[in-house]
Amino acid sequence: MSSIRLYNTLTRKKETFEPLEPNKVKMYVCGPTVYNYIHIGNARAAIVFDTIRRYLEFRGYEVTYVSNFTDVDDKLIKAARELGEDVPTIAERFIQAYFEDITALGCKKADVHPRVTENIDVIIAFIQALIDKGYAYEVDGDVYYRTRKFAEYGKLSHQSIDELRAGARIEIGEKKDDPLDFALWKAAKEGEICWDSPWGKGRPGWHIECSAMARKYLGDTIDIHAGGQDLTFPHHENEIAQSEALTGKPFAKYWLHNGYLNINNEKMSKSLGNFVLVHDIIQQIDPQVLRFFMLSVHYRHPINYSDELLESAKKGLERLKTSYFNLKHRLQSSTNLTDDDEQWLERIYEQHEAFIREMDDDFNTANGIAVLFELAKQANLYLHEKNTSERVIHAFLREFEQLLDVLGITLQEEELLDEEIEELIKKRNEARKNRNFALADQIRDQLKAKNIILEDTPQGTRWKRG
RNA sequence: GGCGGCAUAGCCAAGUGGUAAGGCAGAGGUCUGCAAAACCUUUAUCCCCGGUUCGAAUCCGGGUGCCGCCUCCA
Repeated sequence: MSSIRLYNTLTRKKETFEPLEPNKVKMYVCGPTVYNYIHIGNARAAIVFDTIRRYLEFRGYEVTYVSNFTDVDDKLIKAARELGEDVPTIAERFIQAYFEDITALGCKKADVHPRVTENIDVIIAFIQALIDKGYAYEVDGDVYYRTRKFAEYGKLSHQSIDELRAGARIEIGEKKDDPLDFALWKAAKEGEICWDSPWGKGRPGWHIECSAMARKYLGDTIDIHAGGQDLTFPHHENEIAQSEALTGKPFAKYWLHNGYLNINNEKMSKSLGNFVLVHDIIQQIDPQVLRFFMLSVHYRHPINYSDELLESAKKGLERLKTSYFNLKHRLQSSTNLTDDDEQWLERIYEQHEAFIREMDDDFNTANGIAVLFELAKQANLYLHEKNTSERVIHAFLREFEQLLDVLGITLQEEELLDEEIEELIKKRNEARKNRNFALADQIRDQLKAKNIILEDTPQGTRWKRG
């Protein structure tokens, strides 16, 4: 069996995937700060890493997938103030919305979705241990990480600490020893949500939560740590500094980062007013199409989002769906087996292998999708055959289902037609038999107005919803 | 200033040394009562210049143009 190769940001190389424990994968994906609905950039990360997880499972790994919620931080506090609600209320609302959105996008839930506010004790213990080891210091109720003490700081983003320092600056009100130091614990200001700690009332800084929760749920060293490219620095760099300073062990073996999503070739930003929220967009377009579109580009490359490109993706997905449902229709008129079954089964198996070959290469979903198109082509060719066997049709269907499931796409069964429509189809077929094409076409148009599209085949008339 | 990425047909996009996958769109054809779906055929020498090599979209050097990170951000 071949093995998976994946690009590791840490080494800047494609490496052969070897989990710490045979057949088990510990995977941590940085989750959202729940102060708003997620946007389609967040969606890309969710979809990409869900797909990687699905693929690992498909390849036989037992994956433990952890993804956190940042349910307390500056942005939440700001939102609470603006909305006149408290932080837990807002967080809870957007956590629920998050689940709704990613479920629509075909993402499975993580095995654990830890929240910062439920892990304050673990975080405080982590910080205290860093202070004890001399990697952190307290100033007026804040606690900072002493960056220069961690010799390997910068190894993930491949920057020397001096270069980083040159770009850094100290915000007003911060009391760091060094511009690169970052907050592990922030003292509470008047009226802010807070917890008791050895350093007074306050809340965790952003970076520490992932270190603490990844360790709690997955252990000192995990296999895969993932997130958006923009998290590489400083977030993931800081996580490494915290975790490795504490444990003295590598924090994560493989670091995966997905590329950006642009909208109409522009960066998505509040100031440009081109933020697209998943919650809104899935009212207008099929979330499966959005997912298919996201996977049509390699996950590390930038992707551009526009109505035209989405339309193109929609057509492509429809091609696969059509092929699949046409196979299903043909099932009724197939026999048990035919002479050339083996030959077709072999072709199907070739596509199965091709899919694995492509996906093994750094989760190349673009090529995986290309294999699905080839499968559809083979299926369509098969449907041109005079005689088809149930065995082959089932093999095609199963292959479609299996590979699409890896991509997180499910083909919904069409709802049945009502009696009135069935009657019309029968009536039309009578008319066709009598060569009354005027009536036949009229009925076809009539059904089309009801969004039912008829297609005549040698095996009878099939229908689909438009 | 430091680090990094990208530039492939009308559009999107794979491809990291052996003479350019796939999708969408277009053209022609087959099938069909017509249509639809599908199938077949057809559309590129890979930003520019130079180098390495028997051979490069793929490696090296230079140039041009876009973009990202270095500050909250998937």
